[in-house]
Amino acid sequence: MTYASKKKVGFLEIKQEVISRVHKGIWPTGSLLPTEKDLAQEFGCARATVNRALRELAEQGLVDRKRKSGTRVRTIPARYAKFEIEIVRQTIKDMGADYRYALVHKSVSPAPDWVASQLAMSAQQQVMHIKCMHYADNRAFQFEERWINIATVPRILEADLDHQSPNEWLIAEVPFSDAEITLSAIGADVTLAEFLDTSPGTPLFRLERTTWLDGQVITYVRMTYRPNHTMTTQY
Amino acid sequence: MTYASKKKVGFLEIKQEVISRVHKGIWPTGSLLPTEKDLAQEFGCARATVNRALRELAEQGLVDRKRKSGTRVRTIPARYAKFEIEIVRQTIKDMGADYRYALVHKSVSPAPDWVASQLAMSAQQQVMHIKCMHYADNRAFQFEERWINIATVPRILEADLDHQSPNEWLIAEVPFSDAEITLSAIGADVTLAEFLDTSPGTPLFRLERTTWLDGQVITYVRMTYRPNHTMTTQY
DNA sequence: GAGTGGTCTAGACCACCAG
DNA sequence: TGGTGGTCTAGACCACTCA
Repeated sequence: MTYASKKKVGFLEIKQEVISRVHKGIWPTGSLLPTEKDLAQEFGCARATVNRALRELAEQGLVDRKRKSGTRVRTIPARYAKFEIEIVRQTIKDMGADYRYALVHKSVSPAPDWVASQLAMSAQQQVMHIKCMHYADNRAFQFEERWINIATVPRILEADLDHQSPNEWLIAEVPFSDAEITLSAIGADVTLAEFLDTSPGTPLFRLERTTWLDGQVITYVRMTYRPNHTMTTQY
Repeated sequence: MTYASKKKVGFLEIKQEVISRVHKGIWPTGSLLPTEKDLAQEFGCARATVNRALRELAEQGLVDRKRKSGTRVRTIPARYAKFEIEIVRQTIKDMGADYRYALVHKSVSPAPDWVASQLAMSAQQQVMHIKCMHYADNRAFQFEERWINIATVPRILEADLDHQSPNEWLIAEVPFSDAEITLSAIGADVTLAEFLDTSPGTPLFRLERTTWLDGQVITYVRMTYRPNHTMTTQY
């Protein structure tokens, strides 16, 4: 049964068919696809329908599109892994465990040089420095150390961080436009070992994040997880 | 100047305006947005234009959309970090370093139980087991250990893996539909320490990936990076 | 200059689901 | 069962870029 004889052809069908033809080698990697107009004719649908299908395939990394040049099968399909940035409370609740938060340290002082550099602020501006713990069923889950640029978030000074984690306060109160995340493996130092109930040198998973609003850094945070923590995603 | 008086309002402008209103609290979290029809009237554009803007904001996690219920601002905006899955050769070249690949071990044998379980295949089916190294400027960069389900990729038996990394061969020859990635921090064992030119116990960043084609596992791979490796992304 | 994708329109019908 | 978003259409004009 040809496409032209079908009642209705949707963009999802077109996506599937394109993927299928690429997989089968009908449209080899690097080759040029027919124009939207031609495909619309073949599939018996409007060009907008083909456009949506191809646009989504381009976002997804299977093809490259350029005006005038046309649509080409990418030599190496771009592949992305999308990790959801969860609130640690949610992560723990999703595990079916009880969540507990504890503020360990809070101070306001001029930024040390390396923090000033990390926050892209001039040295000696005021920053709030926070250390806190997140527990799952009363066992250490994550140690969080954070610096907040007070100039950009002055209201943080009035936040009740004894009972609410800084992350949750910030999410509720401060929108952000950009963020950078870095993942790494580090060895526990004495402090981390103590908080995370392990021994110094133990390999730990760490997530660092810097967030900006309109070019201004809001906060830099380091979250270090208990031993054997993993991050998983499907794509 | 009101929107209705503008010459043309595009979906990007609408996206920006919606984001802005949510940030400003005009549409608080949890609140219901006007219907597409109403917004189209306010912005002086077609409903399809509003639809595209809201659809993309929903994908991006700012709002939830349901038929009949309407469009709602998410209480906690979903945030995702998108990491590009690179070919290690590309990663190294992007660093401006020379890339070198070396095959360390290759064998074909019945799958050990844990591998069979990982590959979701019946025990004792044949698998190819590969160990290889990737170097940047002749210094150890990544140790790769991989198991390939021969039943799903029989042609791997004829691949020249002495000169081409299994990943590059697979990418070129075998499409895949799904993948699962796990990130973790591990301590170097004696073998890893030797290959990655470090000492046992050193914290190392590890990426594991299983890929499927139509429900059949193709391969499971563990890539362990040299000390101090990081993965970074912006969003 | 001309061909391609990018976007928009005005209208239509459909699918889902809360009341 | 009515209101909402989901999708499609047929056409149009625009923007980019290759030759």
